[in-house]
Amino acid sequence: MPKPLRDTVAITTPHVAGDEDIGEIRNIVGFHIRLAHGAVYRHFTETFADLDLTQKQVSVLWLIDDHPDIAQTGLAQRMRMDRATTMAIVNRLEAKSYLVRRKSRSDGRKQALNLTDRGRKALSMAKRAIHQHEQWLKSRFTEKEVTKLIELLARIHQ
Amino acid sequence: MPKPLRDTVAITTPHVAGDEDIGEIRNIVGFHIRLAHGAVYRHFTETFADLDLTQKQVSVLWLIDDHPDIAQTGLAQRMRMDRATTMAIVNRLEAKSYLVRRKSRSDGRKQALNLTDRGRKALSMAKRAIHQHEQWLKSRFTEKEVTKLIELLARIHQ
DNA sequence: GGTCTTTGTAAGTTATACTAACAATAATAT
DNA sequence: ATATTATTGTTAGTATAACTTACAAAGACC
Repeated sequence: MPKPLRDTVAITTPHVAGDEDIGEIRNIVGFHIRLAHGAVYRHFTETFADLDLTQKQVSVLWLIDDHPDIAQTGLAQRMRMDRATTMAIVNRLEAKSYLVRRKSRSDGRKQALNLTDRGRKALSMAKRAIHQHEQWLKSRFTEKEVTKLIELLARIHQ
Repeated sequence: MPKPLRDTVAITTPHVAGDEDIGEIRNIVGFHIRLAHGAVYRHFTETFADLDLTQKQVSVLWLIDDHPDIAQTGLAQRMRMDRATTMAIVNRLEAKSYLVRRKSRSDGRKQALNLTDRGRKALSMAKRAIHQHEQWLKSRFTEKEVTKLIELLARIHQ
């Protein structure tokens, strides 16, 4: 996983006056989504430096906690990932003993995923860090704007 | 670069009823940004399958076109990337003969970046594809909502 | 029973984002 | 003016993640 950025980000990508001048590209919605995603990703990584978990990994832990016995394809659907990518992430979390795979009894092809105690503990710490991260993110918006932003973004990913 | 997704996405990550049930995680802004970014990235890749260019690569071509003689650090600042990542992208575009590096005369440490004719041609085709991609993205919003969305996203990446 | 589909898996490719270390050049301090 | 520090590009190495293709096992369907 990526190591914390901290000072490095500040050094290599300072936000100096004039940065706003990015020409006509500034009217492209996709460009702003990519930049915003990058900023959120970087701050997330900083916040999670000690926990050694990525955004994806936390989301997966969270979803498994919300949906015990979920299969990998279920995860893939909810995360909009393909099976191979899901495998890679589940493998990493299994290697850390945060979850277990058990053959589903209702469908022998499926693996039922569940958190271990370690996984639940990690998720609970992660949720606290997420809250901190969300505060950083939400601090620049009013309550109403947050609701609006979520509504607009949801329309993109359906 | 990633290959086109097309049918694969539809097969492995169908949007079936019930997907909306993602538990309490749905109130996390960061989660929606990541999903929206993923959706945009996938559609972008489909649209650009024939052009063999990624989002980042197009953005870099675009910025160099808007800012002739820009240095790699200048690119890094505007794209919020570090120097090493910028190198990798510039290397790829140079290998395709889309740009040239020339030692800056004002500062011997810097490389002045400029598009070649091939690069300008590729960018011009890319812009047409971007327009198509943006239409897909904007089709779910009113003009006012697009403006609002850009404004909100810009507040995140500053 | 035989065929098709779904699910998990493995192996390989590519893009991206870091880190750390180094050399060349520029800027600054003494 | 010289010595020190900072900036810029560079290379090499690591990790995440998104794909591809191919295959085996299990289920669904005829």
